[in-house]
Amino acid sequence: MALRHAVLAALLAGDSSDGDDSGEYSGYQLAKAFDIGVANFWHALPQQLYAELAKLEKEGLVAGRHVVQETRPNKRMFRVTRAGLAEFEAFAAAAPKASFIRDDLMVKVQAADSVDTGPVIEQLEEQAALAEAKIELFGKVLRKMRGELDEEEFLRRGDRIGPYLTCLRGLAHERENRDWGLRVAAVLRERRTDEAR
Amino acid sequence: MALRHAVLAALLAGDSSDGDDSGEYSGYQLAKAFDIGVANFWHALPQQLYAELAKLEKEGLVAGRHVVQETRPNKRMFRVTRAGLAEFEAFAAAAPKASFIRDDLMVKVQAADSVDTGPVIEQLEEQAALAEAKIELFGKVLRKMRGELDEEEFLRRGDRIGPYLTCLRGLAHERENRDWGLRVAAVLRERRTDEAR
DNA sequence: TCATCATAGTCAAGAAACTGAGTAATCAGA
DNA sequence: TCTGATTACTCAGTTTCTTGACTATGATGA
Repeated sequence: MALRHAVLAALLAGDSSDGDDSGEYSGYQLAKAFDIGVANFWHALPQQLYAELAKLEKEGLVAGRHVVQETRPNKRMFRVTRAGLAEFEAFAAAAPKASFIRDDLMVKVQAADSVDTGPVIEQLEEQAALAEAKIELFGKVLRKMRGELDEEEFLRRGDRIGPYLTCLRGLAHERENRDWGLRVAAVLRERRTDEAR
Repeated sequence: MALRHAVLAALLAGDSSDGDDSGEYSGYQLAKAFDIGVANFWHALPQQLYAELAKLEKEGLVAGRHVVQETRPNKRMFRVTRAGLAEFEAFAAAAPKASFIRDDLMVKVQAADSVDTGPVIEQLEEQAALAEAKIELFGKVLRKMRGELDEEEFLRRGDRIGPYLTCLRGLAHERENRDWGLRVAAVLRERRTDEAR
């Protein structure tokens, strides 16, 4: 029972970029949100989200309302109930579980001394390129979130700083991803050419 | 089937700090290794490791040998077989799965605008302190791994650079952890005092 | 006009991971 | 001498996650 809190957090922090009432998402929108912002600290597939929303609704932690649409399939919009907020408060006050990571590329690098590093080098460089793209994306997202304020000002007086702060972390993480990837690729490359002599 | 590769990587990169033959670990030692080095990119509990070793042995990817001890309970030492290495090579050459993260604290920060930030601030500061301790630890581990060489030299000519490189990443990650944690704690603290006025 | 993308979901099987407990011996310190 | 830590591992039950479908409709672009 941990995904539930990520879902509640996503709903609570729900953006209002569409002009909709904030804090309300359909399952589909939630899946989108998980793809961009929430992915910085939680990974989940759409099917899981739909399932989790159903569970949360049954327990009264979120409330769904049907929205009939003409040009699009109908949908259900979910918001956090008072009980849901209470549940989240309790979670926020409790000791956090240790964060955890799973990273295929690092597994490969760990064994770099025992395997052919050729493909790994390529993957590292691809990863670095992807990270670079994300860095730019995050830059834009952050600029949009803070509007015309500069970062200091925004963090002091802006509203909705939660997603901003987690996005900052995502940005830092991607920078690290890129830098480490390039560094390791360079090191492994040099050792390959040395080896070949 | 993903833990298996982390286990193989750990065995392949197995340290020889005990003077033992390298690339050989007992389940218990493996669990230790997962606690320190491997934890930088893969999280797993001892029970999972024992189970995975059993599976890997049944499939012939690792081979175990009994070691009778007098002062301690007997144990089984595992090493990667040729088939295991082939399996790992295939994994290393295949496209990596997207890395994934789960972080309770970031979930809490995401919803910072909707909940009481008091406990979260404390947790952030605790986390920063823990990160600081890990930073120092990693510093020592790295120094030990590279011996009397400096980093450049070691990465060019040292053997067993795999664990070193992943440890570098762990170090960078912990620094980021610490810096972000302190920054966010400071921001949230200031907003609380402002709010109280 | 045809294909593909985006919206908006649902379902079920199987793999993987987590929880929590238990066993048993030795050693170090109060 | 008793406690707690360390070594070494096992088992069962449950939850969670992943995989790979499948259903619809409207919009977009070639």
